[in-house]
Formats: sequence, C-alpha cells, structure tokens
Amino acid sequence: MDMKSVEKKWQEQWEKSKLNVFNKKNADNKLYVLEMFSYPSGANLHVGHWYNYGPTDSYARFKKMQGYEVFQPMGFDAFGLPAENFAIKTGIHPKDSTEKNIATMEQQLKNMGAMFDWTAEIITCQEDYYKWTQWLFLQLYKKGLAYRKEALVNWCPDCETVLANEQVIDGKCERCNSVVLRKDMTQWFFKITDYAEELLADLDKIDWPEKTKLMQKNWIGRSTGCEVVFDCETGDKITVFTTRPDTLFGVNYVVLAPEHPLVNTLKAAHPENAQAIDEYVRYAAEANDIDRLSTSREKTGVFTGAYAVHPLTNQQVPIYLADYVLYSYGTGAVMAVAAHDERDFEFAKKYNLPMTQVIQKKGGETALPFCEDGILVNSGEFNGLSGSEARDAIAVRLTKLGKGGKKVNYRLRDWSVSRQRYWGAPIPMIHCEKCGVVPVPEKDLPVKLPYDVEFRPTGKSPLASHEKFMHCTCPKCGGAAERDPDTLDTFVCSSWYFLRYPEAHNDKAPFTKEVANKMSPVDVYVGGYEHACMHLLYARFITKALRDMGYIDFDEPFKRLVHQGIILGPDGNRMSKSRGNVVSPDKYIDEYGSDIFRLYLMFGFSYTEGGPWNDDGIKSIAKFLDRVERLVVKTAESPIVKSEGLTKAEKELNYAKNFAVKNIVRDAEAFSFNTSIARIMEYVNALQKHDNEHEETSEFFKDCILDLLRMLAPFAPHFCEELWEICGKKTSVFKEAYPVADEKALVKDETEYAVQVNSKIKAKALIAEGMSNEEIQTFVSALPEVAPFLEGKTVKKCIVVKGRLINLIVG
RNA sequence: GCGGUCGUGGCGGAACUGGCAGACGCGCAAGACUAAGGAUCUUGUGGGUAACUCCAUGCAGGUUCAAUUCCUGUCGACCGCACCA
Repeated sequence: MDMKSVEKKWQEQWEKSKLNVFNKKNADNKLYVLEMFSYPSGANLHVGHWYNYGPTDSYARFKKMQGYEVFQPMGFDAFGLPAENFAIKTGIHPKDSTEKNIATMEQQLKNMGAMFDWTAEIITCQEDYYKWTQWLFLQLYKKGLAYRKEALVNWCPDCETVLANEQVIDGKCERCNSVVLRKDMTQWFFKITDYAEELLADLDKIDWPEKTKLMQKNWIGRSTGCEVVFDCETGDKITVFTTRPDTLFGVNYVVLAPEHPLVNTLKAAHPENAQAIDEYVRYAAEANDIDRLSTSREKTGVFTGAYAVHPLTNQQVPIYLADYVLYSYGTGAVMAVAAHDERDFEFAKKYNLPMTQVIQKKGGETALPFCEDGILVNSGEFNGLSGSEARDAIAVRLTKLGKGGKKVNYRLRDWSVSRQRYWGAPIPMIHCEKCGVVPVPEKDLPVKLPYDVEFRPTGKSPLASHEKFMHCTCPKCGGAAERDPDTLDTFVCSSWYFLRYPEAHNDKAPFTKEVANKMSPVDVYVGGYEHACMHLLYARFITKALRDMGYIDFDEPFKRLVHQGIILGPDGNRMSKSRGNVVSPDKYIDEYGSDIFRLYLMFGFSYTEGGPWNDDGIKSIAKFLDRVERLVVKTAESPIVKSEGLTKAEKELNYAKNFAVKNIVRDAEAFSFNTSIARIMEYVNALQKHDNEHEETSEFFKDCILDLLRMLAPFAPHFCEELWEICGKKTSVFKEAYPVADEKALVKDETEYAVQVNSKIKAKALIAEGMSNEEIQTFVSALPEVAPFLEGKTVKKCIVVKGRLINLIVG
C-alpha cells in the first residue's frame, strides 16, 4: 500500500465528511479529550509532539468508536519568550515568525491524521483570544485576586532585561550565562494563595498520576505550627512562625529577614549599629541566586542591638538579622532555638550565642543539635510532656495570653504575572496621576499589542517606549494617563484555554456558563509532567476563581490527567541541539508515513515511561501492516462459504478474538498502547494460522477480519479506512462500533492449570469448568507426574487458584 | 539534605488483586520457497546441564503454601524540591 497517497486520500475525505468536527447535538454524550496545545517555537513538529498527539489521538478515536461524541481540539500557545528571543537575535518580528511557524505546524498536524476539530482552533496571540485573557485579568482584579506590589525580579545585567524564572538556569542567564541579579519592581500578582487549602484538598477528587499530585502537594507546602508574638523593646511586635512550639523555652534569639519592615525601626533605635545593619542589608540584597542555592553556605548575620521579650519566660532575647531567614515565607521572622534546629545551631556556634536544651531524647544522652521529638526539660510547667502534647499545650497557652496560637502556613506564593517583555498580552490597566490604577473598561478590550515596537532590550519594558501605546486617557477622570507597559505571563493565556475551545468563535464572551458546564471539565488531559507545578496548578486556580465569580459550576479543569513519557535521544540523554542527538520524525514520516510512525511510537515504548529512541522496530511495524493487508485483501477477494454454527477451529478463533478485544479495551483505556497492540498482533497471528490451515474462507472468518479492522482502526487510522473500503464498505470505519468482548465466548470448557507440589511445578493439567476443589485434588493427585511425590506422604493442604494453579502441600 | 519513581534476556518491553517470570516485537539460529533474498512462510531462542533437574527479576535479608509484586536494609539510575523555621 502506498501509505502516503492513502493518508492524503483519507485526510481529505475526513475533512470533506466533517468526521472530526464535534457535533453539538450529541453534547450530552461528549468526551473532551485534550492534548496540551503546541508552542510554535520551531517550524517543525518534533518527536515529542508526535508522541503526545499520535497515541492520544488513537485514544480519542477508540473512544469515538465506543460511541462517545469526542471533542478533540488543537491550538497554539503562541505568546512567549522563545519567539521574542529569536526576534532579538535575528530581527525577525515575533508575530511574523510565530505566524509562519503556526502555518507549518498546522499542516504537519493535519498530515499526522489526528482527528483534531480545526473549526475550534485557538491561537493565543490573536486579538480575539487575548482580548479574553485581558477580560480574565479584569475579573480577577474586580474580585481582589489581582493586586500590585513591589517584588524582586530576575535581572540580567548583560542583556539588560528581566528574565522569567524558567530563563534562569542555576542562577545564570540562559542566554549569556551572566550571573542574574535581583531587582525590585512593582508587579502584578494573582492571589493563588487564597486557594492554597482548596487546591490541596481537591487533589483527592481528581484522577491524576500520584506523583503529580504529590509534586503539587509539596509545592503548596502546607505546614501546621504556631505563631508566637515577641514584644520588641521599640514597642513593636515581632511575630514568628514555628512548627516546633514545643521548643519555645529554648529560644536564644530572634532573627528577622534582612528585608523585614521592622529593620528600619530597629536601626533608628540603635544608631550605634546602623552602619553594620546597613552593610548587612546591602550584602544580603546583593547575594545572588548562586550563593543562595548553596545549602552549605555559611550562615551570616548581624546583631541589631535590640531585644525582644520572650512571651512565656519574659526573658530578654537579642534580635538578629540573617539572610537564612526568608522574608517570603511565614512571617519573615523566626525564633531561633540553637539546641534544636540545625540552622540556628550553626548560626549560634558561629556567633558564640548560648544554647538552651529543652528537649531530651527518651532515656538517652542527647547530642546537639537534637531536632527530633523528645521529652521537654527546662520548660517550666511543661516539663515531661512529649513533643506533640507540648505543641498543643504551648499553643493553647499562647492563645490565652494573646501572644499567638495555632497557625497553618503554606509555601505557595502568589503568582507573579507581570512580564517586562513585548510578546505577550498587554496588561489592561491604566495609571492615572489623579486616580491611580484604573482598569481598562471591558468595552475597550482588547488593549491591542502594537506591531511596531522596538523589542531589543533597553532595560525597560519594550512597550514603555511606544508612545502611541502608552498614552491614553483615564477612563475615570478623562485626563491624560499611561498604560501599564508590561505584558502577562503566557501561563495566564494557557490557564483558561480549555474553556475557550468549545466556543472558539464567540465574540460576545470568552465562554458561556451553559456551554462550559456542558463541555467541561476536560475528561482526559494529556501532556508533559514538566507542567506539574505551573500550568496545571494555575489552571486549577483559575477554574476555582471563575467558579467563585459565578462563571462556571465545576471545581476542577481536568478530571483525568495522563503524562506521556519522554523520548530520549539514541544515547539515552534528553534530545538537544547542543548534544546533537535530536531525532527528527520527518524522515520516518517520509519513508513510512504517519500510521506506521505512530504505531511504532505506541508499540515500542511504555507510553508513560518513554525511553531512548531506537528505530529498529519501525520496519517490523511496516511488516506487520503488510501482513494485515495481505490477509485482508486475500479474504476480501475470496469467495465466501456459508456455514452454520462454528467449527472447533472457529470456536478457538472466536476465543482468540474475544480475548484480544477484552484486553485491548482494558489496556487502551489505561493508555497502555504497547500491550493493546501486542494483543492485536496475537489476534493477527491466530487469524493467519487459521487461514493457513483452511482452504475455504468462511463467513465467520470474514467477520473476524472485519472485526480486526475495527480493532486496529484507532491505531492505524488511514490504513484501516483503506482496507475497510477494500472490503466493500462505503462508510468510514470510524462510524463503526468498537468490538465488545463476548464474555460467553471467553468461558472455556476446561482450563490448563499449573500443578505444584510444595510450590514446585510438577505438571500441567486440564481442569474442567465446575469441578470442586476436592475433585480437583483427587484428579491431580493421580497424575503420573504428581503421584510419585505424594507416595507415603499426606496432603496437608490443597490450594486452588481459579484458572491458574493448584498447589499441593505435602509432608 | 528532603521527597518520589525505577532497576526483569543480547535489545524495546509484558506480568490484571501476591499465583506457571520473560506476553508481543526486535535480534539471532535452523529449515521451506526461490535464479536470487535485506521478500514471505515454518520452527527454535533467559542461563547452566547429556539428563533428572538446578539457577535466574540490582544486592542482602524477612513475611508467605507461593514474591518482579508486600516489608527491612543496601547499591545504582532518573526526577522534583531545596536554608520553608
């Protein structure tokens, strides 16, 4: 079969018959199967795209044949840094390169033969999409979930630009390798932390890989502990967070992060230390990520001269500044217990601070620092309590005294969405001298991204230099005002795109409640695990926020999630241009076509594992399809002999068929395509064998061949359409129902069992259906291979595992 | 450092809930058909042994009638987080 022309023929046919277009009339029966959309950074699809989209398309086709109205859209996540960086390097405008890449990729995706519903295509960099991304921003702003604050950004001094976190590799700029600094800028944030608890709790409700859920769980980082208030000599209060209130009597000093707002007050109170404090704050600010990355880094800090009062003992404890305390976590201040915390211990040792042991190992000598649970000592009335008892008791006491109490903390930080970059959706906000920050009225959306922008780095957001863009009138007072020069993180674009697909052409709204509730959530979502803590978390957050704003009625965007594995280079490393181990799918497509390539991707790897590329097996897949073709064509051309009932051989074939169907269905549902295909191969072997042994072609055999095409169709779609036609069928094989296993055909009169004596296999025996355990024991005991082992011994126990084995325990 | 995943033939990989380890395929070997075979078909293929059988799922233990599967320890590979108080 000339695969290339066959594939072209059916792709055209499918387009003409609208086979892949979702039929809204059947929406009650919908199945929303979604692959993560493509980033159009390169012109060609790479193996990873094929591996994500090919097998998932087979899944979608399989479900379609099972009777679902499958919605499988595709689009492009088209804003973002690579296009802009490419532009900076080559001078080609991001819009131009992106559009060109999209055109190429669309064609390649069509050549793949996946049943994408192109009528629902979305491209995030187009006005009719980012208009609604901006709308989303405004809703979050209205709801108080978008706010502005000063925050540190990654700053590359050489490129004179802000870098996104993903552009910082080991503390260095991914492009020029210079050390990245941190710089304070006012930025927009989304308040994802408001949803920390629900994001964590609802992980239990979704069918996602456990490791992904665990990653999100760790990322959210819930920890329960206690807040403790220390009165500062200046009259201020210092609140610290601790998970170990049981060590409260061991506090030796209090540490503030260098960025802590109280630092200036303390400095003013102790001018004698002002210089040292200033120096340390500057030192900490200049410390770059490389230093901070190193956990072995020596602890540094400075004494402020000030003291605070211990809430329970009323003792004076000194206040230090140290950058091992992170301003962004907890309260930005900690109580230091040198005897029971490794970091505090290290710091205390370095600065010769006292240590007070308050926890003792049960019954033993205690070497410091001792960070495990133990029995309280030197803790007044709390002496003798265990760790957990003490944590409760001390928290209760603090609450009573109004000096703190139980508190839950999260590691999750708010989502910074401002990007000082050009190629993104402009933030729909206006800065007016008189009215402050004013949102762009919804009727004025989109805030269009101008084309004629100098995107080469100047140290400012590129849009800031575009006068026409920047100047505007304040919607509130009508006076002159300026637009926000930043653009939105591309993760904002992708945080809601699944809601847009079903209404891709709605120009009145991003989506409607009615359609969204009907079509979403996505039933099966397939994409890379690298998005575990970014896209997948953001989309969950936005879904919940939209729900709380009344736009949708469901809690989670993706009911079931599957991660495909990664296809590595032949050398076992990740494919990369610098390694020179990139495998391009193009030459394989050229030689074998899409079906064979896709089939090989499904058969040669465990889908969720992936593995090193190796093309040894592609030929064998081509051979396999050749065999199928010969068998089908021969059968189609043979005269059919009518018969009544099934012969013994046909019964066996019927068993083989139903066994195959049962397992294919189960495995395809689990995205275990390699075993699904293995079962199809076995079935083909059985058909082949039957055909070799029989001159005539029975009606039953022909039906078996047709079922084979139905079984194989999702996995080799063009190929099976062609053979289906050769068999004289006028309608698409994808209008057929996927075969269903007939359980009756799977019941055998007798089953082969392994017979063991004392767990060692001695024989195989055919056991008739319905024999009792006693009958079985009598029967196998008499077997010539078994009997000698039982001579002179008694059978103490006979274990029968239905359909598998019999184990006689003798002694 | 913390958390997680995974170690199975020459290779890719199977093994559903603890139940015949190595499905399916590649590769290899032998044979058939052939003028020819890098086509096709048939058969064989974890290792040792002449054989009975024995040894084999990284390594060492344990639980069990039975362990690739469960538990403990250990080695190795990969991934995520990383001063989170």
